[in-house]
Amino acid sequence: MSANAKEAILAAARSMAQAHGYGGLNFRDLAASVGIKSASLYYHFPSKADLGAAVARRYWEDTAAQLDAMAAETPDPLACLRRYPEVFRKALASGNRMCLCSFMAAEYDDLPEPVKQEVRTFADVNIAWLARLLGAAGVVAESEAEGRARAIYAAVAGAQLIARSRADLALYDRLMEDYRAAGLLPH
Amino acid sequence: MSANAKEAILAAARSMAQAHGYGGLNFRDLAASVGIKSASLYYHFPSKADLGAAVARRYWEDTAAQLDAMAAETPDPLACLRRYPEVFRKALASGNRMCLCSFMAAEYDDLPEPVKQEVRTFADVNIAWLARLLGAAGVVAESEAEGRARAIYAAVAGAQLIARSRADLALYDRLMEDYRAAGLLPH
DNA sequence: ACCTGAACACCGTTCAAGT
DNA sequence: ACCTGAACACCGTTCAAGT
Repeated sequence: MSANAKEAILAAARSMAQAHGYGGLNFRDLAASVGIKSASLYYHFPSKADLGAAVARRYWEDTAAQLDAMAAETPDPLACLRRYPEVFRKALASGNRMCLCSFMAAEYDDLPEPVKQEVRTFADVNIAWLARLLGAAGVVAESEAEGRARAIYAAVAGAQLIARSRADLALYDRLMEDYRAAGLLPH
Repeated sequence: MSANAKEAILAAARSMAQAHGYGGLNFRDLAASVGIKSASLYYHFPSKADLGAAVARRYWEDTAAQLDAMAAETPDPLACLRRYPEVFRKALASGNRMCLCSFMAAEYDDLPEPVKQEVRTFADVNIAWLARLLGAAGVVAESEAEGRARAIYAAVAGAQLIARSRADLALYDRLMEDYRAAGLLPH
């Protein structure tokens, strides 16, 4: 238990933060969900800022691994690009949660600096992956891959946000169709 | 002051909520910013939920008025559509704030029901306005106006969110360019 | 190493009272 | 009509101390 207590805290904190944000993440509920007292959390993480940074870092690491796995599983870059919305869809399908870093982007002003940094890295990871595949698929000119990658990332994050505010997973799917129809996402 | 105390509270609450969200809006700071004590706020608003709903309602009302003014000022529907990003740009330009209802969309799970309703109405107002102009401009087929309007609204909200997480107004402008290049926003 | 009780500060809220 | 100090119950955080 002691070995994976830290892991259990990270997993529970991630799930709570995806639903309530950094500000809404509370130590008493978090501690209860892993079976310890809130004061005990400070043994594993010196502060909420440290916990938040650790959660956000683990989040983009997991996402990067997930994206790489997808690329390995679907070698055709165009087919793989079409699967990108799956990543953001999963959070909505799991209790109307959202991307941790989208939530934190909203809370940006109130985030400790180390947390801000991890949030930025999450965006970098997504955009770099998209740009690489867009280039490989030849969907856009090499010089436009970065811009298109940025656009896709922002638009998908926005779609998740809007769908969450209706608690409507089908709306997310419709938005992805709308993006395809408009030419933003590849067919 | 007593005559417009309620208005002053609404304005201050809106500004604070655009920076910190509904959860981050606190009665003591809010009261201090309008020069009264937190207990006095309850004379004007029976609860935080009521204040939140009033702020969100006023917010979409103001946005609707702003969009209508823009349509009157720029009668050509295509030219007017091109100006839509201005609305979301303004919040970023004003202290890296964001759309109140985008922030509240993230906080959706923790919102009182009356506040949720106003958040939904904000999206409806934006999408209806966009769909009307898209139809008038003939940018897309009548049958696709609603879908395209949804897509533009979600994408612009997403762009604001991402730009906020970099405190980078130029990134917002670049994203609008990216959307235009991809065909989502009209040239 | 790992955890806890108790104290502290801050939250939304209420209320009796002041002008 | 409009505002206030004081108090309430609650909760995140800190600290000294327990095993």
